[in-house]
Amino acid sequence: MPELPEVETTVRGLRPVLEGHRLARVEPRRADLRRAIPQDLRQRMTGAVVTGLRRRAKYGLIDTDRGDTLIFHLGMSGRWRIDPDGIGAHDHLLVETEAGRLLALNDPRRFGSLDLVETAGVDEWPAFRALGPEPLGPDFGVAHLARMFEGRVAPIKLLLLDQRIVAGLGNIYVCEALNMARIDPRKPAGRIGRAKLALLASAVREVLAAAIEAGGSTLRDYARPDGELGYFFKQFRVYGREGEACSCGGTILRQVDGGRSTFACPKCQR
DNA sequence: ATTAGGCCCTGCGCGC
DNA sequence: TGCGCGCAGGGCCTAA
Repeated sequence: MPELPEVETTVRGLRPVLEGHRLARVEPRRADLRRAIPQDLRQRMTGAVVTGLRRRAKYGLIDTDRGDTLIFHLGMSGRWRIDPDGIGAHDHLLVETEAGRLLALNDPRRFGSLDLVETAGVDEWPAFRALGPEPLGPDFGVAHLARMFEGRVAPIKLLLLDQRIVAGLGNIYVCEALNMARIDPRKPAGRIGRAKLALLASAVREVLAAAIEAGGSTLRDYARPDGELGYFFKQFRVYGREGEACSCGGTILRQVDGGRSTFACPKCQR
């Protein structure tokens, strides 16, 4: 379930296991995920000390004292298993610390990725250079949205999913934020007034912060080898709730936009 | 320059 | 019980 809050939760869960620890074993179990896994990953990571973990958009970053940064993306189905009870078919990377903790990057669909780049140049990494601002950072707000949406006729939902405009939103939280701000997902982005955009910017920050909070509260579950990630889904307003009642009393509809499900309330989202 | 659509891959839940 | 179908949190590529 990896959108921004899930990756943030993952990074926070990995931090106590990895930060400050030397890696005794780094072992890819296959040659590729979405794309090839760097062939020198094992050699460059084994013996290194992890100096820190961070997140950028939906990517997790693991910095080492050798000046390298391991960048992981969880795709649709990726997650890290902590001290797993055995190695499974979809555990594609094993990481073991000198302290004896074992991590397994598990990703059945293999839409995720692993890359190793020099820490000093990480901001210039091609996938990062094109990213828009962090939605929880200082550069995101109504002014940014207004600037990016000006003159655009594409549905606002599709633009919010564009990582070049805002980095880290996915299908769930876009649906949630649009419902909170009472905006029709199909409305042309450039025709949405500034007051609505202000509501939207606030909704984006609010829903992400709440989801991180919920994920943080379930780190114990996350850390179990068979654990699932986060339980914010219990708080979804519209996502996955087709036919149920919106908080306004309307009935939530599911429609398909750009090949992906959109959940929205036709009564209050206009 | 945008945007629509297809594709990558596996697993799960549903209806028959 | 078994099988086929649709669907899934993402991102990248092509073609119009």
